[in-house]
Amino acid sequence: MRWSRYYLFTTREVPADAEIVSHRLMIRAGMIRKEAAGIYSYLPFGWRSLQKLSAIVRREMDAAGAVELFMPVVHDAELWKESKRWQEYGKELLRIQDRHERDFCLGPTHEEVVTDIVRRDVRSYRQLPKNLYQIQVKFRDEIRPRFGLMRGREFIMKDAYSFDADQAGLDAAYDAMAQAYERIFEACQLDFSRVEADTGAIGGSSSHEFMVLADTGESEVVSCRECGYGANVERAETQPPAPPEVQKPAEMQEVATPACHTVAEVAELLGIGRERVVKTLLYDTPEGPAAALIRGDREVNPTKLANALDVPEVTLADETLVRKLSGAAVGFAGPIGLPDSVRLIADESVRGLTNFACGANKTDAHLTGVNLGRDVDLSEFHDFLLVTAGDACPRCGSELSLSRGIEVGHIFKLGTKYSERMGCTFADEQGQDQPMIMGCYGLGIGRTVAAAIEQNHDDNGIIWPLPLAPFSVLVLPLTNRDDAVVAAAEGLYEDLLAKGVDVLLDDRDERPGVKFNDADLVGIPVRVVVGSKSLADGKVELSLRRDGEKELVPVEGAVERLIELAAV
RNA sequence: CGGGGCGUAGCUCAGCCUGGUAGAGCGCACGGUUCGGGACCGUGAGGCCGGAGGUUCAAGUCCUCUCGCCCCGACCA
Repeated sequence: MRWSRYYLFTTREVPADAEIVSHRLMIRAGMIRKEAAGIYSYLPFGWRSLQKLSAIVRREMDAAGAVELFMPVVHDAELWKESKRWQEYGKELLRIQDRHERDFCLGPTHEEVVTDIVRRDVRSYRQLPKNLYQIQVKFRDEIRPRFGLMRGREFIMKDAYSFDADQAGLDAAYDAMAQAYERIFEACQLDFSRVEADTGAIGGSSSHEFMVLADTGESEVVSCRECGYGANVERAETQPPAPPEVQKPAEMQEVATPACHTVAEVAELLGIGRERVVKTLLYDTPEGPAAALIRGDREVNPTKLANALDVPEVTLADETLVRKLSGAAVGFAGPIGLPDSVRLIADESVRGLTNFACGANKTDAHLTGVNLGRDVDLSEFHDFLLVTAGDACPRCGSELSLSRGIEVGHIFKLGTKYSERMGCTFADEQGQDQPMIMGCYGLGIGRTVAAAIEQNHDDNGIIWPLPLAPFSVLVLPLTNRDDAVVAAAEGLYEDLLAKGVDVLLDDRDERPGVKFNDADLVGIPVRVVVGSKSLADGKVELSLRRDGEKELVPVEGAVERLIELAAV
């Protein structure tokens, strides 16, 4: 491609709203253009990169036995009513009507459509398993789109759906997808990690996320260097912290703790460690109020708490509700004397505590010398501890560390949630109808490209991993006024094209400085500079964007050397 | 949805407080000088000051409404 005829316009300045480096660089390198909040055009240079990734994804999906199809963007509401998600999905589902005022929505994900397809075709266990995938536009009306392609409303995703006759089949399909994902992200040369994840609204029994590690990531990841355990912090477990020394039961007493609203203040006033205070957090849930008890030096993980309570979500009670339930100001709630309507649940960290302090459900008062069993009867213990760095790995006990990641893939074992609701069944060996067992496997195409830039850039611009680079080689003649330079550059360009190399020739009539800066910005991995001086010696200058080290080679052998450098 | 901010040239922004002829830099066009890391000089084109209403002799500027965008928070396959 000749730059002069291509559609690639770089900019020096960026809109002030571009916050993170991948967003800035994608705009400056002419890859994307914002059309509305969270909605982008993919300009030719950016689209090439998405196409490179898509090709890798297709290759690995096909190799893993998935079959490509293409489903609609606009979905009939009837399907979504069948799966009950017309009501459940909430405002992220963009609903529209046609001229006859029939309800439709823009597909945020395709379980409904794919299940509808499969239930019409597949009748027998003999026809299973099946795995269908597409690379398609999704629309989710996110509350707050941000960071360019990281969190858009309209975005491109690869989504695959597996259908199996039994759990073993699902397990195999899931493993095959997980391995395909590993190969895809390895092929993209990304530093990533596969972690356990919460299943969230999608439901199902098991789920993993693929995280590209980057400080700008929106997700927090817990990992163990020793045994390889990894999990989204929402899901992460740890071994319960060791309880403090067991003491002889003391008498329970009410003590005045004026204006002590936090555990730290209470602990200091009482002259005890925070681990001897029990924090009582009141939550509102769709099933009624709940009181969550946790050791004073630790924090609650709301996702784990919701799972432990078996409710879709929990919301920390506001001041009014706290007063109503505990009869006291915020900061003085305790497990003793709460109304019966409040469900009591304790984190494992509370087990084994002796002579602890807790709120007295009375403003400016706490109880001390409280003991389980004698003073308060707790029957429900669960793990809803928020893991922090340094906690013990649940598998091997080593120290866990915390890092940030960009969620580029998410795979789920769905089970029969959709097949049951939508009647997607098959006849088993006994001729009995059974719901198919499903899995779904998402991979953000645009987000992965953005993540690659987050991980591969410097102050001057993008440093493309070769497999995702829009072009592999940039031919950069320093001037258009020296016929020898032009001829040599044209020659290299034509030869590389003939060899099937993705090559861009910067034939613009620009000064060298402009060309060099643009070359760094757009980040093409292999560069060959053709200048009058070196050409007088019959040489051209090769370099890699990644390290910038220059190598002078004779013009004659340059093409072979370039092909070598551009080999993925 | 709560809190905060911003809409002026293609882009980045000043001008608004204190109403009185629409500005700068970059980019673009033309001419000249330059030419291995975003050159310089000159000339020029380019604006419904997001939209609607109001106050006023007069509104980019003040008031009301509205639309859009961004940030923080809650939320999230």
